[in-house]
Amino acid sequence: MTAVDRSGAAPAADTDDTAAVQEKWQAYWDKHDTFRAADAGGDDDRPRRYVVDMFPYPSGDLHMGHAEAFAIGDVIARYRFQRGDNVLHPIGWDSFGLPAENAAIKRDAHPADWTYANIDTQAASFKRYGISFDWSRRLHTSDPDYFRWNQWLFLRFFERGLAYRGGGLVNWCPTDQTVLANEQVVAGRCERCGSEVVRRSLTQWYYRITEYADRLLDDMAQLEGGWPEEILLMQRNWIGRSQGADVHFAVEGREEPVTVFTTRPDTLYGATFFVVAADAPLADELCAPECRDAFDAYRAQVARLSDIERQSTEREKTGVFLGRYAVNPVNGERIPVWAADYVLADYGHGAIMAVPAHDQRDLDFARTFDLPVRVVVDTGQPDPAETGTATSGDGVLVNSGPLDGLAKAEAIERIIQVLAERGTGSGAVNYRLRDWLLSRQRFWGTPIPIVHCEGCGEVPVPDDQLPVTLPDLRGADLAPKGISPLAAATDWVNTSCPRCGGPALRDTDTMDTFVDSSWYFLRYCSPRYDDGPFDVEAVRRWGPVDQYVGGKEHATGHLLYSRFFTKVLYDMGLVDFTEPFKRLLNQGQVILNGSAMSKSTGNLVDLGAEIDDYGVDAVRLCMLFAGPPEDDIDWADVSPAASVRFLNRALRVMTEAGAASAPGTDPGTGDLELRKVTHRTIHQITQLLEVNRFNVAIARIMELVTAARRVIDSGPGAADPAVREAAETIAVTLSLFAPYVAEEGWERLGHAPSVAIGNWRAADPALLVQETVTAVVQVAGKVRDRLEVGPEISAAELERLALASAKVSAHLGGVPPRKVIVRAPKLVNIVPG
RNA sequence: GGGGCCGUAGCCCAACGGCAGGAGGCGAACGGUUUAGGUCCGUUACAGUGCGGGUUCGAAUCCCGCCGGCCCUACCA
Repeated sequence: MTAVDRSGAAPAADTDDTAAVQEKWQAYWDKHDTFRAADAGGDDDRPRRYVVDMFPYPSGDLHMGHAEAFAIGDVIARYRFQRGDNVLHPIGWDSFGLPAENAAIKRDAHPADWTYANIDTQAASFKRYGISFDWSRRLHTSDPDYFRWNQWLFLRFFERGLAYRGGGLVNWCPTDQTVLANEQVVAGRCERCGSEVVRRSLTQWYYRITEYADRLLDDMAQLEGGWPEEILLMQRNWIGRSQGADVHFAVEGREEPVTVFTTRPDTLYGATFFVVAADAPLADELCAPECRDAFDAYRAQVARLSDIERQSTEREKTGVFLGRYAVNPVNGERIPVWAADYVLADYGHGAIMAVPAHDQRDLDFARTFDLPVRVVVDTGQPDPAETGTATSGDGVLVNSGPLDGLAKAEAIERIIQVLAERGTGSGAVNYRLRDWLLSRQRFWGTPIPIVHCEGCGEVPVPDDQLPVTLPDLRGADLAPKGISPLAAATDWVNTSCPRCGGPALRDTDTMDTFVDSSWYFLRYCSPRYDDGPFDVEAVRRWGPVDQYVGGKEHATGHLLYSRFFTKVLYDMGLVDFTEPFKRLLNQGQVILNGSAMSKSTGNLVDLGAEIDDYGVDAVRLCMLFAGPPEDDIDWADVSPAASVRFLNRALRVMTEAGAASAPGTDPGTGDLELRKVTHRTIHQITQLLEVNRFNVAIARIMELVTAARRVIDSGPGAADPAVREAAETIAVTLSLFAPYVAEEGWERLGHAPSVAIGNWRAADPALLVQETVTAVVQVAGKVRDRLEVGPEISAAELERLALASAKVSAHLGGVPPRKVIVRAPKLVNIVPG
């Protein structure tokens, strides 16, 4: 074969060739199971590497967002494959969920039809997209083999008291006709459909994640450095640990005292009234008969408010006096009890002591209803009663009996002591985090494996009767009716009690699909295992996940739940680590013209069409080259066409080198400058990949291609051994980003496939050293001269050379330097006298 | 209201205390190749790092304030 005629069509320039190359290598990878993880222990001493992309929801075909996220995960996995590691890079589908149900209603079909059809579509697209998955481990959470273990885990949680059924106010989405977890409510709206969420009092299943709040906080120390600081911060805020005290207030006419939580027990002497959440049962109970009408009217008014209205901070404070008095435990003072909606029923104890001088919300309320304001911490700022601005800083305690004269921190400590001695309070911690509301009144999910028996109560379904599968409901059967569609499946619901054998009813709710995704990364380690959710030994081998890749929208949902599950499993002795993901990378979004892509506004780029036009490699490459993986990519700013041109250039270098020399040629006699570029490129790319700087790594490959081109055209020519060395390096490094072109080039270089595994090379240190270094000579921080010096030059010698420079003396103007800073061999800075 | 991130050529981005004749790319102009266009090869132009202070021998880089944009959170006592 002779050198390719560059005036003609380049080998992969037209889309037919690109498509043919893609099909060829896709078939090769498929046939040879190139990316299958080796699961044996024993003699395989390669480092194990576990790379997981957040698994997709099967809502139609893959889109641009998937393309970016999975391209990033693929680079990380392929880099490890190239280094010769034993890599586990699995794929699965998060295949339970509401959209399937809605589609089934619309089409009068079963949710599984839509779901599995979409999974097939996405799987085919992933293969076309060239992602290095181990396909043998594929899983779907809607398979009974999978959700069976959701149920098994639920029962273990139940046994440990970590799953419970409880009443309370819950978020209800009127459109989806189901309850939502706190994490699924965004600004008072259903995260999925955007409807305004309303509050309902219902009995629901919960996972007791709050019991793990402290460990979820403390174990973040393990994640520092591996996770984005931003995500850790969001989780910290979400958990929202507050240190303070519980204080018991006697309430006249009530036997039991009412406890309040406060972070400012030091201000106890400044409490001038008492507030109970209007929607809490306590308010109803405490309401005096003469206030009943006013209270009922107020409560009805609050109930009418949507969460959005209620949460508006602009709103005037509202409330109503309950006709009762609470007694301050430290000074016996009677303070009026009010009901108001600015106190939340489900935080703390649903009641507060109001200290208007030192809490803005209490002050706003006091001013609205003309309640007294008493300063108990002198901060040196003006009187809140006058200014309307509460003071919350440090200061000296006043009007506070034994606390007078203490500083804030001392007073907090002291008062907790006093309360404890008298039995009227204690130090306490509260969390913003709520328990995880688990049950959903929908069909396409994991049935909760509990049977309700009149005699025995909540009875777990025995392990050997799992899985509890779904009845065959379809179409209109699934229409939302406020109770789970399962409740209408009489044959399914009616069962016998596992304990007493009497007639009983199945629980008709299904689990939040976040349960499914809280442990799937463990299932991948032994996806067909049927003696438990996973083979403990397999997880010991692979876990925890070395690198997790996914969007930051899961910061306080999925990622928190997965951490919680991992800790529970650790406590059960099933895993030997307490954090599931060592490193986390949050890729940015793919946007268009500055805003999110969306079907409804037509602001959309179709992934399939882009691939048809430019090829998989070019689409992948231009996304990875656009910027750091964490940044958003505006499709208006990227150029897949430019990637096509670059890939053609790269392939041409590989083709020409392949035609001019044979594999195994000793590079030692080749063009030295090109060899240095090659080895410097290897060195730099290796470092860049360790820190996920893919865009810069690609730029380095571009430089190498340009350098090789120069040697071919205007240097020793394509047969030079250094050209082969460069071309092979291009194939190996490019294989992470543009796997099809890399395989094709590798083959044209005369190598047997595949280029993808174990071909990473170390840079030759001898070729990295520079014979001379340019030392910069600054005068007063400005560059005035450059010196070519040896890399080993001593500081003293470099200083001597710098001071001898004519340009330097010109700038010094005869005045002796005051100071000389030498950073051999790169820099000298001379400070004039 | 609270918390966080980010502002470098027309555009995307590098450098993250030590050379901004910017690493790379897009776009632009010009030249070569071509019947022509595209491709391909080559050359050129364009910023001094949002603004104002400070620390330092030296600041795009660290600190403070402001302006602009984005994100999270939102009456959590």
